[in-house]
Amino acid sequence: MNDATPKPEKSDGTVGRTLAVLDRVAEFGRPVRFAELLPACDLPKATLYRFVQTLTNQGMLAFDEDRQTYRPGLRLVRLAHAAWAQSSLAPIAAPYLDQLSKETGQTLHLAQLDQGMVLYVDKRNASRPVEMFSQSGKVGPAYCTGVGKAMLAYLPEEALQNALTRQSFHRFTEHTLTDATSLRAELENIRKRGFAWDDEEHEPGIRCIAAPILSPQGRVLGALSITSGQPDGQKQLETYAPLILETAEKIAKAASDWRFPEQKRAD
Amino acid sequence: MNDATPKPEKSDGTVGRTLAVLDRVAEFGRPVRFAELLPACDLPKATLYRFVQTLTNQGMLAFDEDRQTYRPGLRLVRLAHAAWAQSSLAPIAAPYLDQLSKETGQTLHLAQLDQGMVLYVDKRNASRPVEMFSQSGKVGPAYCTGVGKAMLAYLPEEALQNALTRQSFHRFTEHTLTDATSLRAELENIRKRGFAWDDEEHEPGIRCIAAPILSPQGRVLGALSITSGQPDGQKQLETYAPLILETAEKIAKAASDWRFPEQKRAD
DNA sequence: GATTTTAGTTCCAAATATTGAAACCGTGTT
DNA sequence: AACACGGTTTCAATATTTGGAACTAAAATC
Repeated sequence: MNDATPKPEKSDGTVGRTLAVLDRVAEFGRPVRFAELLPACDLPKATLYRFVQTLTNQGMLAFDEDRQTYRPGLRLVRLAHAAWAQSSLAPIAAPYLDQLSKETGQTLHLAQLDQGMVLYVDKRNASRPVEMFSQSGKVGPAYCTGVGKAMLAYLPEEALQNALTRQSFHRFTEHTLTDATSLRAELENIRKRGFAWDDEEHEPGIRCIAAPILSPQGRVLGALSITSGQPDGQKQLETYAPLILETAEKIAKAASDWRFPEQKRAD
Repeated sequence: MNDATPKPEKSDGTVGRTLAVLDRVAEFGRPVRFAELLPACDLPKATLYRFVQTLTNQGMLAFDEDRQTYRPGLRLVRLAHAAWAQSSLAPIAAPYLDQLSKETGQTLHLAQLDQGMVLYVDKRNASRPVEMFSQSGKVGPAYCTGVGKAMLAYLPEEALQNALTRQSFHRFTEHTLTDATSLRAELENIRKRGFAWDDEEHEPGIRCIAAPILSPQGRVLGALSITSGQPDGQKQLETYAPLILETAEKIAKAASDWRFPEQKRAD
C-alpha cells in the first residue's frame, strides 16, 4: 500500500460484516431464504451461514422453521425502544406535535437524518390522532422530501458534501431535483426563507412545508413537516409557516433544555 | 454429536459479546459513560473499548461528544421497523385491537414472549386511540402480568421450564406470586379457565384480564389484555371475557392465514 | 502550581476465533 | 439412477481478537 491511506475502509471486522447481513435481511422487507440472501451479501456460503446462525442465536434474526426463512428478530424491537427514547427527538417533541396536530388537523412528520437518509421518528396523522410504531423507523430520501431538504440546508459544508454523495437523485416525479447543483441552489433558498417546500417532488399530489429543528449552536437536530394532499395545498400550507417555525423553535428549545431522566420508569 | 452436551455455552464469539454490550447500554435507560458501562459488562477495559467503538461506527450506538456518553443508536430504529412489521403480531392484530378498543374503550396490550420476558408490541390507550412506538418494545416480567401468565400457561413443558428459570420472582405487590410452584398452580387455573387474571400482582391498583393467542397447532404466538385501573375493575373486566377470547381467536386465525411466527430459540 | 487520581486511549505479542473451499447430506427433479 | 439444489459441516491456514500494561489528558487534591 502507498502513502495516504487509500482505503478509509471501516469494515469493523466480524461484527461489522455480521451486522451488514442484518441490514440485507431488513431490506428485503419480507422473510427471506438463505439462498436469496446469499447473492445479496457478498460472502461465501459457509460464512454467511455462520453469520445468520449467530444472528438467529442472538435474537437479532428470527428463523421460521416451517418456511425456512429469516426475518429481523424481536430483540431489535426491544433495543429500538431504548434508541427511540434516548436518541430521537420524538419523546421531547411529542407534546408539541400533539399541539400542532390539534391546531392544524394535518398530517405531521418528525424526522432525523441518518446515513444521509431521512429517518422518520414520529408522525401524527390527519385521520388517526396518534400514529404508531410502524411509522417510526421508516426511511426516505433526503433530496426530495421537505424534511430532508430542511435538514440538508443547515448542514455544515463537510457533512452536506458527505450527504450529497449518498443521494441517489432518482426522479420520482417531474418536479424532483435530480442533481446536486440544483439541489444546492434550492438549499440556498431554504436558508433564506427559513423553511422548505416539497412541491410534489417525491410523490405526485403530495406537498408539504417543513422546518428544520436547530440546536442553539445551529446544529441540525431534525425537521418537522406538515403535509397536504389537496390540490390547493400550497396556499393552505403557506398559512402554517409561522406556526411550524414556532413549533420547531419550541422543540429545539425543549431539546436543549432537556435533562437526562434520573431513571427509566415503567408504566 | 455427543449425548451429554458438555458446553451449552452460546457465546457466539465476538458478535455475541459485542451485542451483549448493546443490551447493557439499553438497560441503563439513559446515556451512559464508558466508565459506568465497564463494571456492567464483564470485559477488560481495552476489549470493551473496542466493542463500543465498533458499535458506534456501526450506528448501533450513538456517542454524545459533549457529554461523552453512549446511547442506543438510530440504526436500531430502522432495523426495528422491519422487525416489528415482520416478526411481531402487531400489524396483523391492529384492526382487531382497533375494534376491541372501540367496543370496550379500555386500555389494551398486545405482547409476545422474548427471552422469558413479556415484550409489548402494541397498545391501545383508553385516552389516546392509537399508541405509538414508544410503547412497543417495552419489556416486563412474565410471572406477574396477565399477558405473561397467559402465554406461560400454554408453553410446552420444556419451554416453560426454561422460562421459569429466567423469572426473578421479585415481589412487586403483596399479591405477586413469588415462586415457581405457586405460579405453576396458577397456570393450571389459567388453562382451565382459558384466560388469565392479573390481580394487582405487578402494580397496586392495576388489574387486567388476558387471553393467549394460540396458533392452530397450539403454539403460543402472543397474548392480549384489557386493563382496568378502577377499584371495581375485576367485575367489569369479567364481562369482557368472551370478547377478549373471541378477539384473541380472530387474531390467531388472521396470523395463521398470513404466517406462522415460530418461537424456536431453545436457549 | 505541583501532584495524584480518574477516565479514556493505544500498543503489541500471544492466544484464539474466523475463514471459506470443499465435501457432504437430504430432498426433490429429470 | 443420476442430477441439481438448498442447506450444513469440516478443518487447516490465517487473520483477528484479546487484554495486560503502558500511556495521555483532564480533573481533583494537595
